[in-house]
Amino acid sequence: MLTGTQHRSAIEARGLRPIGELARNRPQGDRLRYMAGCRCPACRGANTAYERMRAKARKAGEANPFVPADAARAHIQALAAAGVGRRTLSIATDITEATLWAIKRGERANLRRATEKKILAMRADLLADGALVDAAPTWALIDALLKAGFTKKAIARGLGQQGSGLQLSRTRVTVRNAEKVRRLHDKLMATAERLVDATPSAALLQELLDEGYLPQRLQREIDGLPESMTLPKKIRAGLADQIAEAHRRLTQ
DNA sequence: ACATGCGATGGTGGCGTAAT
DNA sequence: ATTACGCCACCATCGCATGT
Repeated sequence: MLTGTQHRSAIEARGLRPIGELARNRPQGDRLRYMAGCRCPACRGANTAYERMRAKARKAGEANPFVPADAARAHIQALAAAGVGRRTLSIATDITEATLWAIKRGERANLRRATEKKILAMRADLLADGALVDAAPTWALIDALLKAGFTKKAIARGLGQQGSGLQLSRTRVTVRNAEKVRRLHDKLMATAERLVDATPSAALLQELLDEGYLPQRLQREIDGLPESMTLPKKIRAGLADQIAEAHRRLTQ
């Protein structure tokens, strides 16, 4: 164990203000003054009271010891990969950015148990609205919408964008916009307006014709069926559903 | 203009534990 | 039980770059 003098010089070597200087502004009976070397009854009592309080807390299982930072670091890195940055984490956990940064970089070998608990409790779905995430999943959803027959203009309108084109970066998008696209995708793909492959519907239609059902009869059963009885490569989902329903009804 | 991520610096004092 | 102290987590604040 270092002597008091060695302790002081070690602190000064780290560029910190000497304990004596810090204690100078403290009133008599402050633990900091005790730490600076004052052994008057008041300061000695302050230190004893503090130690008693800590011992009691430790006995009650409220100790907050240092634990290895490995788990916290891995969790921060996983969150970062998911787009949760240090600032968002800092706000959500009440841990300063600098601390989170040091843990992530491996500059902290250990951290307090309470701090680790806060970090591990964080989930990737707590992303800030403005955080930037990989745009690939968002564009995959947009491509699916385009494939289903929805125009870029219609998609832009659905997202609340006024311009003629679709204003979204190909590389990174905000969490807010990614979520908007996801909701729009789910909404539009659930509508009867989306286009689907007509092959299964054409097969069902042919089966009905082979059974002897006349085109006029089928047109009465199915709204929007072409008079020619030939379907384009893609048809509205609503029409496909009607064909499937009519087939089920007429063949059971 | 605003929000966010990244990176850095200087400073404070809470904590566990060895010694008594 | 009390005294004493070394360790280092944690804080405050800044600047810069980038995307929306």
